[in-house]
Amino acid sequence: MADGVSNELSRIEQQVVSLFADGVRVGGLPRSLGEIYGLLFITRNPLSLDDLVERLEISKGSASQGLKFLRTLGAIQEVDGPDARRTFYEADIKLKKLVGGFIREQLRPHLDSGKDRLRDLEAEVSLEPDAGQRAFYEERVKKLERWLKQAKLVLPLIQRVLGE
Amino acid sequence: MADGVSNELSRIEQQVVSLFADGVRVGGLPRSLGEIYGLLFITRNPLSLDDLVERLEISKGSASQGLKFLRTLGAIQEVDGPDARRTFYEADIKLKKLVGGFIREQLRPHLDSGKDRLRDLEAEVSLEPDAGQRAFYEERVKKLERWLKQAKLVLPLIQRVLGE
DNA sequence: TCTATTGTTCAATAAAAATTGAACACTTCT
DNA sequence: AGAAGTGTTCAATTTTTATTGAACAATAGA
Repeated sequence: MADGVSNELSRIEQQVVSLFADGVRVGGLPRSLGEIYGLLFITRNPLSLDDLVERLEISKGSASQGLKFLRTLGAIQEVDGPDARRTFYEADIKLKKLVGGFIREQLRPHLDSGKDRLRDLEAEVSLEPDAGQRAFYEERVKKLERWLKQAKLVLPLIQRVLGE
Repeated sequence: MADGVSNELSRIEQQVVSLFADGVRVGGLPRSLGEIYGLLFITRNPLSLDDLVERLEISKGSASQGLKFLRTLGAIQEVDGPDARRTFYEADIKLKKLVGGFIREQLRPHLDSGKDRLRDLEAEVSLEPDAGQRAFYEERVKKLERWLKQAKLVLPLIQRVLGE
């Protein structure tokens, strides 16, 4: 199996890979991530980094970074494979896991930094000399704080609903 | 008021504009959209396209496209302003409206096209000759269908929770 | 009707993001 | 220790996406 002939994706694999590639883009994630997860999702046996490079025709760098991110999401798992030397992966197909990872790694950090920035904003607002203007600003800041609170309320709810 | 001197953003305005500019990026939306909405959000009186161009230092094209998108989301509203000739806008500050618009315009279309593509995939799977392999594919397709159903279930729930 | 002004569209350009691939570190085998 | 294999990092490059601005359509005023 050492020849370079490229072991192309079947039609089914292509469709699934492309489905996930498009899917991840709604969350602003790079296409290659979706491709990697998609191929793992539709492949019975675990795949190694080199398998992904060869079958998806992506670089080692992309595959490495993609796997790293999917690992931090908890969307894939290391498993034993035919070659003890390499690391093999399979998809974790629990939606809860995927969404949970996305919330934890992508959404929460934004909400947290948003909270800090709102604190700064509040300080700035208190410096506004015009009382009427200041009242307006205070109202808007309060609105933003309420939004943040609602967001933090809704996330656990989503996770609970996806608890299978 | 016909001079070109540029009516710079105050510190508060800057902070809010930048907060929204970063915020919209989690949904994969362009920065300028967030800037426009942010400035409308933190400004007491309605603003026209030219106000946005001047204060945010963006092109007429960007402002026009940004307003168009925000209008389709339902995130802003046309209101009467000082000059009867121009159109003025103010921010709609109901979170439900924003999230609802995002779901309707960005998420739903993806889910709908996903459903179509799953139908195609199912057809392809039925052609797989190897029975064991086919069973695996069928299982995965079923999993995807379940995901889609859960997504459709969760979206109205989110909207309900944000119903103030 | 002719001129002003407002706002849209879209091809060209600029900016941002993703991808590559070569250099490197680490591990394992001989 | 040396050679070969595996995976990571990151600067350079490619690709994608956002933005610009000039041409245009539409409306209103003179």
